[in-house]
Amino acid sequence: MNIANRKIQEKQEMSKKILNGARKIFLEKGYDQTSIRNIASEINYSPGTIYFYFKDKSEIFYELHREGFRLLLSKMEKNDSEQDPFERLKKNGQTYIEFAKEHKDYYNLMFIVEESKKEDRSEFNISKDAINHMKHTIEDCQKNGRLKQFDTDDFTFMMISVLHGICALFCKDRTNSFLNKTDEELMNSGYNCFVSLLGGA
Amino acid sequence: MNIANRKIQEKQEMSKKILNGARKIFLEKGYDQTSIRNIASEINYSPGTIYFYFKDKSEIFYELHREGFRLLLSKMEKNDSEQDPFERLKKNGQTYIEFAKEHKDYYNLMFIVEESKKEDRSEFNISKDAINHMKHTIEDCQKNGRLKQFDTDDFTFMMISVLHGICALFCKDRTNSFLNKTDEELMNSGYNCFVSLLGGA
DNA sequence: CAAAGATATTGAACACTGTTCAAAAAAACA
DNA sequence: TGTTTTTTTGAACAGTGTTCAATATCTTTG
Repeated sequence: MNIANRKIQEKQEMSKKILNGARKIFLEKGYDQTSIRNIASEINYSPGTIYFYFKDKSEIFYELHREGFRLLLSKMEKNDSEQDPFERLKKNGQTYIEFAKEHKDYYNLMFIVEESKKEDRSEFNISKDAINHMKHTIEDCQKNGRLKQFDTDDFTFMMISVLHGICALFCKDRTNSFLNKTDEELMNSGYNCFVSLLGGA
Repeated sequence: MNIANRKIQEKQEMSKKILNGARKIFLEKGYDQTSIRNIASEINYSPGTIYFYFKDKSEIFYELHREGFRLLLSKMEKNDSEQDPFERLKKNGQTYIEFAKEHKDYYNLMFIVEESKKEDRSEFNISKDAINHMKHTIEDCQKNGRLKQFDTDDFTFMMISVLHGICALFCKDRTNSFLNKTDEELMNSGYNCFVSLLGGA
């Protein structure tokens, strides 16, 4: 059935069209300020049409949420070529921070929703992929004789906390108390501070 | 003018009444799910009355936001009696994490809004008070010969990032990837992990 | 005490929101 | 061609924050 195939494709294209319109508004205005009517008029369709392709507003949002994590993961995977696991770990941290700087809007979308609300959405394990990528790098470090005094999960959680903390404070503009430096400098030197703590470990 | 004084007091009491109703709903349901009409009916007044005491919804929210930071700061100040600055720093971190565990709802309220939106609201420097309290403890450590290799601001930012990262991941239920431990354990052992990194510094 | 003034409270109204759904339009099939 | 399926529409519903004329309640004045 050729027509059936085309129909499937058309449906995917329409979904993409909606997602493109939604991405523009979500990233520009954030979750609350994005309305179905805004998205619909952005792509010149009526509001009702959106609901033919997506269950509700949050389903559109979750798609973009996944997109953000995929983008982050793909950036981190570019560091896989680095042979030394400890160097790779450091680079992964840097990449994480660079992602948040480049995609502040995505980052805010990625962390405004509680994970609990997604238990039913298996797709949401995408965030776990990023965490596991980090965890494996840390395991490699430990195989290589570094960070051996730490429990892998504990250290992974702590490392991700540092990175998320740095990025979350930046993305929510909570850096006002540190006026001597630009956000850029603060994030970098803050992370370097952490890295130098790892120096001997 | 006795009556004028009473009027002022009555106005304050009404404000508190509104805040009490608002607190209940905000902490229970979060920002979005809290409506002016909900707050009004909680205290048996009409919606319009709220606007006689508060400019808008966000002004009520900001008051509760401040409340959260005051509560956090007061908890940290209880550690001031600790003489050894490094011990004090460690305790402050623990206190921060305990606050988030005890007041998950407050913590979520305290960090959902971008700081930039509050430039006009001088009251919002309350969050800076908590940061400065941390910074002073770190300065004391440095006077005492510890952490001397670090720039004070950099280290403060990094330390707060760790704490905020741990708490933010917990409060948004992003701990699913670490199933071996309860949230409680994960936060504690994650923080201990960081503290042991500080061991030699 | 009664009238005038200030202060506080109300609830209807406005423009918006997410979502549903009968009706209309378009496309596919026979 | 007509019939059936798929897609699109926009009105409708119940909710939102906010405003504001009208009302009610207090306070001061004559």
